[in-house]
Amino acid sequence: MAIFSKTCEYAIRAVFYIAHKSAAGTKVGIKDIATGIDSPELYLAKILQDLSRKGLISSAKGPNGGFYINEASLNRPISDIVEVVDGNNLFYGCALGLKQCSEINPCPLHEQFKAIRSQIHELLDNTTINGFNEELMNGLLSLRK
Amino acid sequence: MAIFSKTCEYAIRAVFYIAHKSAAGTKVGIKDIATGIDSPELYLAKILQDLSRKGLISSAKGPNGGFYINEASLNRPISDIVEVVDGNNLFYGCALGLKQCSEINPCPLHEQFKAIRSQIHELLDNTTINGFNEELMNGLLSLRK
DNA sequence: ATAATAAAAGACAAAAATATCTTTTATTAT
DNA sequence: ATAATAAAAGATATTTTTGTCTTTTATTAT
Ligand code: FES
Ligand code: FES
Repeated sequence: MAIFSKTCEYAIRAVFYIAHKSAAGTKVGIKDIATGIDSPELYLAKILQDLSRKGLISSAKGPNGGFYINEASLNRPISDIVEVVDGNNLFYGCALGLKQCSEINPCPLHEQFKAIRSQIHELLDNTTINGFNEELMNGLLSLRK
Repeated sequence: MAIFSKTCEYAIRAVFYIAHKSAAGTKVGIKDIATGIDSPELYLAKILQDLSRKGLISSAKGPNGGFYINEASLNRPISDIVEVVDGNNLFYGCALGLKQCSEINPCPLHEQFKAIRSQIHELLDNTTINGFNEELMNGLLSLRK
């Protein structure tokens, strides 16, 4: 098991990819993104449609069209992406799958896990969509392979 | 998305359940366990068969049979369960699904995520199967609902 | 020996996640 | 207006995960 669903992994990688292109002022097509993050093109298209409907990214049809992210959204945290795609179970759910994580009816892992869980939340809250543009342009960070 | 697969959640809860019964010296039947942890009985049976084959738990057929855990296994960490059921991706895999998590080809979340990942590993390594027997017997901890 | 018990094993089913294919709609350039 | 482009939408397919049903095997008590 990974920490995110495959869908969410693609979503985050794609958003990072679009972000560093958007920062440079260019829209980017689905084909380019799919290649750039090494994902199945048509599946990714579905994911981006969803993110677009939810307002996380923007898109334009027709020639010179493509996906982009506006200034405001560039500064949003990637926890927003995770929440939209995978829901908030990772942030608030019980590690052992109890219907409700609570202090009054805790599972054995509760005390320890809630600390970790909140660190994950914090990490994703403090990581912005455009936080890695330079490193991505320099090729210091990877979104594929 | 949860941090463990449903299968793994059931597995850990079941093993905790068996453990605190085993500590009291009694074997426990699949029906009892399924009720005790609120899981689908026949699915859980499959999971326990697997854990049994892998040597994490023991079982006896026939009247007075059931599942139990021997002294040695009672002291094993639950990371062993996770590894058997969900593999080690949670401990070593890339957060964004890159084929290989590495320092030379890191994804944007690498630096921050590896710290969290190792804390998860540590938590599961330091949590033993029999570590909650008393609290479970006292009803201070829950494995269901 | 026989019947009862309980897990093991094998086959099957349903649901969810992942992936692909086809048609439609909007936009742009000619 | 027309043709080309590119995303949106809808339908379908595949794979994986989760869950169930049936038969078999081992053990125990009578
Ligand atoms: S009850 Fe399980 S993590 Fe809180
Ligand atoms: S490369 Fe992504 S977590 Fe290490």
